[in-house]
Amino acid sequence: MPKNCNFIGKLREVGLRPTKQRIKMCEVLYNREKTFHFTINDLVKMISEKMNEKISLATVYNTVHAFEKKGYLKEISIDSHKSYFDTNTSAHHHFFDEDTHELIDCDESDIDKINIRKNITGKKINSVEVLVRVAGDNQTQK
Amino acid sequence: MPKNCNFIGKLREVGLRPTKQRIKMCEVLYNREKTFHFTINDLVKMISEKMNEKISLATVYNTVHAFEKKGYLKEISIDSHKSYFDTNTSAHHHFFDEDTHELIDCDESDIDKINIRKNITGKKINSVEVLVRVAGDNQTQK
DNA sequence: AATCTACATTATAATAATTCTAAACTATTG
DNA sequence: CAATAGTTTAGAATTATTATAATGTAGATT
Repeated sequence: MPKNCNFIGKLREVGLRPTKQRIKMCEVLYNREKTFHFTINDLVKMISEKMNEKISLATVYNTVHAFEKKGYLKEISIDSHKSYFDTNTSAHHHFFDEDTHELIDCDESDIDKINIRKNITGKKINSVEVLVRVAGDNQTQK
Repeated sequence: MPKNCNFIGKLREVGLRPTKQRIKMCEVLYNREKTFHFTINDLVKMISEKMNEKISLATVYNTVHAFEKKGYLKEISIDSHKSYFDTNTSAHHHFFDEDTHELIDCDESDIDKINIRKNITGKKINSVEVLVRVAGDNQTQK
């Protein structure tokens, strides 16, 4: 996804019709300096705050999933209760702050390359992701 | 959790009352050679098949969470739709077969030790876990 | 530019997973 | 063996997500 605009073209390129809602969502997600993490709920709030028109919850789900399928978003599973999505679709690892429930990207340099010595026979490795759970020094768990 | 029996004592040790249901659940989960993974649904089925008495779904949830809190079970997040639990509570990594949705433990030797070079300030690392997603060579995603 | 068609959006209903509730039950303590 | 604090239970409630079916719209065709 580009740093700035021409979302219409980008959507068309991957075969998604550039509807008003999809363009709006692109603006909210990608017109910013840094990539970020969000839940569907976060996104609904962000859109309804930034925009003056309503957007249906179903549309947000549909569109997020459409974007995910096309590689514009990545889903991250940390918590069985929440689905997080990441606008950073490149392979990278995460810290998860168990106090604040905040998800933080690792820089490339934060974690050495993972060496997988063995694989499941007949299978191809699709991804290797590390999750580092952290918390304040006092209370350990949620 | 022990290889065999005295679940009553073990439950008492951590301050859980050894009720009929909890002892049954221990038997189903820990009277076996190898550790394994399950969802709440799997477990309900297993219990209702192995036992002749009914167990309430709520009890299974309560008991699984009680066991988790006491370190008898570990939750694994892979899929936002399903909660997996693991009777292997030691630190270890996983393969996840995206074709079959099967979760497979990594042996200690399968993955080199992960080296975390940087951490979030003021936080302690609670766990470092790797998830290796694999799939058949043909179709890549679900 | 009007029409057509396939795809999108929408509000709402349906489903699924999990948690809550409050009444009945039971393991432990005294 | 009575008291009580923790447990189980069925079912209701809640939450997240997906399905439905009617309406709307983008893009191609005239």
